[in-house]
Amino acid sequence: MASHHQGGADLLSRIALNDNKAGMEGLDRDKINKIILETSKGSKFYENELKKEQQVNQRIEKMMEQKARITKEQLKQAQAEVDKLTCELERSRELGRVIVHVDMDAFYAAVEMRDCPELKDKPMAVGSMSMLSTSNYHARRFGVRAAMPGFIAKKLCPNLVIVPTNFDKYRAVSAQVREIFSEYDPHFMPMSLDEAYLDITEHLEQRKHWPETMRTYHICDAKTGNDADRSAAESERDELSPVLFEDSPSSSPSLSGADGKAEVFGTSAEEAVREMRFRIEQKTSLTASAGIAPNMMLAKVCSDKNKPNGQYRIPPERQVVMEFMKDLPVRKVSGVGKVTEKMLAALGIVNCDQLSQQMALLSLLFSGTSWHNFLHISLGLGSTCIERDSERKSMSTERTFGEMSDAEEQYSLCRDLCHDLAQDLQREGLKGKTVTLKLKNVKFEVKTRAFTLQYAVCTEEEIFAAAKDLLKVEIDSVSPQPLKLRLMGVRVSGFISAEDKKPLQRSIMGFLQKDGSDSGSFTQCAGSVLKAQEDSDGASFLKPQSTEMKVPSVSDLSNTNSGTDTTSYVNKPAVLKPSFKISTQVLQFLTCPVCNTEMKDVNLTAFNNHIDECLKGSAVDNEPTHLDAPKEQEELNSKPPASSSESRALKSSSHDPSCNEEKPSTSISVPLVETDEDGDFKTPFFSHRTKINGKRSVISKKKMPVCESSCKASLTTTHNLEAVTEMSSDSKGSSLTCPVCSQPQSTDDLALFNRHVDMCLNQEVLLEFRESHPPVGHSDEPALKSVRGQCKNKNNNQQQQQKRIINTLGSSPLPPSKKIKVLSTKHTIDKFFKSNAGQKV
DNA sequence: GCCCTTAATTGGA
DNA sequence: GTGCTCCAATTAAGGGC
Repeated sequence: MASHHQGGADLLSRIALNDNKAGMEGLDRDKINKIILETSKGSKFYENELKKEQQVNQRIEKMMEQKARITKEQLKQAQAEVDKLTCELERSRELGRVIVHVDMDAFYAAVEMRDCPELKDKPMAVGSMSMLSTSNYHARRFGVRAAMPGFIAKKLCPNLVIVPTNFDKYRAVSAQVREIFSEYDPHFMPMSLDEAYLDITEHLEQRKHWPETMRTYHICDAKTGNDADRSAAESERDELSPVLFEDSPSSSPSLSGADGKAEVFGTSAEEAVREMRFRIEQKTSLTASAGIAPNMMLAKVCSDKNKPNGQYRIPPERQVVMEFMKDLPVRKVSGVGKVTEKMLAALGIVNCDQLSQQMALLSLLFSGTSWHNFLHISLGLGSTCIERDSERKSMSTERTFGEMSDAEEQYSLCRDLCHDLAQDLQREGLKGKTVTLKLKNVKFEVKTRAFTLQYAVCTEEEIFAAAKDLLKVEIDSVSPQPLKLRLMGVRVSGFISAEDKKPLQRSIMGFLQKDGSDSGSFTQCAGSVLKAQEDSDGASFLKPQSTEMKVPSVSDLSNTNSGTDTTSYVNKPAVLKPSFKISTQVLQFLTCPVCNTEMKDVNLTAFNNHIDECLKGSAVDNEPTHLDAPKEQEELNSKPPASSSESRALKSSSHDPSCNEEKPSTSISVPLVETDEDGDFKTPFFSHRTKINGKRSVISKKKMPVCESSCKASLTTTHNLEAVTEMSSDSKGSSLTCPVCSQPQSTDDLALFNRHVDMCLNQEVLLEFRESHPPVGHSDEPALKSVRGQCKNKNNNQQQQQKRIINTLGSSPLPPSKKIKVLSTKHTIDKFFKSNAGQKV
């Protein structure tokens, strides 16, 4: 019944104008929707939206059926539960914090208008013909808003000026604004370039005692700003604000007075926030809106209330909070989107009062987490502690393009994406085990396909090895028809945590960095290795690396993934060995990477012997080796077209991040402190505050299964390699006998030989470990099998192998102790425009 | 059949 | 001519016991 209420328009709720935005009240919706509809109709996008809409309608139907089956008894019981929980929540209601949400008004558009006066009185938007990110208030009167494609906006407003994004500029302005934020709350939480939460409780406490002089701000503040910007901005400000925001109250009333040179702000929360907005306007010539409330949920709603260029406060009184919530449409609450809105509307719920009334029903129709969230909302509860985002859980890149049906082209694009993603991952020093491929066909249908590897990856080759297999399955599944794509994306997730990385890395890094210097020394080491090796015996074993290793072919990688040639990328003795060598020159004393004992004045042989002993004793506790190959996909491993792999190989050689002297330093030393490209998190230290209420449910992560954490005996046979390599060096080029398996190796390549020995050693250690540690489950079986297989398998590809070795070296992360937690922000629009800036679809 | 894990999808910002 | 990135929650499916 309710679902028919809106009649035909109901079918179009996804396409129709979303006027849930400041500056869009009282528009002629029907007229605007008609234009949007006419422009969209018949397109593939439209068809897909219709389909999705119908899916939602089906969900609603199901829900209504379920509702019809609910008995009075059930409802009564549900109500009891709701009441009980309500009581508990009420008891723990926290009103003591003063939370502020600040939001710049039409941010990107405002920046562009500030810098280009001709735009001031025109309807304009920032973005492109395919997508807009912001519009000014002028344009909003036409129904033009963010997240609307430019070509539709043009239909709504033919005179609309579309300005391309200037991301650097927004970032710079954002940095200026954040400087001000940090004065009110050093731990403020940026949500995007134009938005942040602050907890000003402490600030207000101090502010009470401040003399007036500390609360006085002058109107001409040329010192802090950019002088050039300033003069222009100053002269424009008086005109700018009225044009932008016709009837809005000014953040600084005395500003308009010609003689007002300074303004004194009070000590209340309102005054502090007004002061903050005043300073933002002085510094950037842009206005901001703010909400002040006892929690984040309310503050966010409040900042929208008097937008633009206004603020609103909910005082910390339960009664007032409840009063405020009563009439609030649920859609205004962050987290309630158009689907939830529609589902609730079907139950007759539009505002929060109704939400509250129907809570028992909701508890029977929605999941626990969902209705708990509804309950929090209806009670006006939210998080009272500003916490920076936690560690990121995934990283991805995706691209939209014109229809692409050629498989070769698709593989090539996939590789490009992997390349970009690898760079991003390495910039942050991340490695993940799950690779996900995302595809959107020309009908706008989205598919994701994931594959979890046995080891964490971060290089282009490793990611592509998995991604291309996923792609192949999809291509084959529609063959002989081609896949007609309009978007492809690659994501890496399942990052190995600091915990998991710890054991080995701490010891090795500790060993390499005994002098206490930071990661730079490791880089230096790596560089020195190359150099020293060339100097000492210009022949060898590193030399081929610098030339050939850069060009692994796709087929090599496909081997990698098929389980025929996969070994640990992580503990690469062949790499560590030379590093050790150099280290002894650089560092005065040595630390055993296994037991952490410091050893002074020992020669390498003695040191190696020590490690040998140590390793025998404590191999179990060390880092996983992931000897196991990724799941077999034999039949999937056919090669992508040669031409594509070749062309890409060339590209990859020219800027592979891991095979030159400079890049490793990027992945080691840059990542964790102040890298953020978006200008975020310049402040490396954040204090932790406990959440009191309104917190999100956190599902505690399970520890690694037994097989993961224990069966990867440390196959860090680094030390033994010393001997092996030396031997190899002596007999370079001739036929070699493996010191482990005693089999002659018909290769004249030292690196390859080293690799063989490496594997043999790994097998030895594993077998030894297995004998002394009866299996807990059978989970370590595959690993064992795989090692055995590897030892027999001799069709290794030396280029790839060497490449991996270097990759390993290049991407070794910092020891955990040196790490500053990486915290992520999600700049949704920001990221989009950054990556989209250079390309036209 | 339950518990756990992974994969895939969805909704939201 | 309708975007990019990330997260949390939900659902589906498969393996182990």
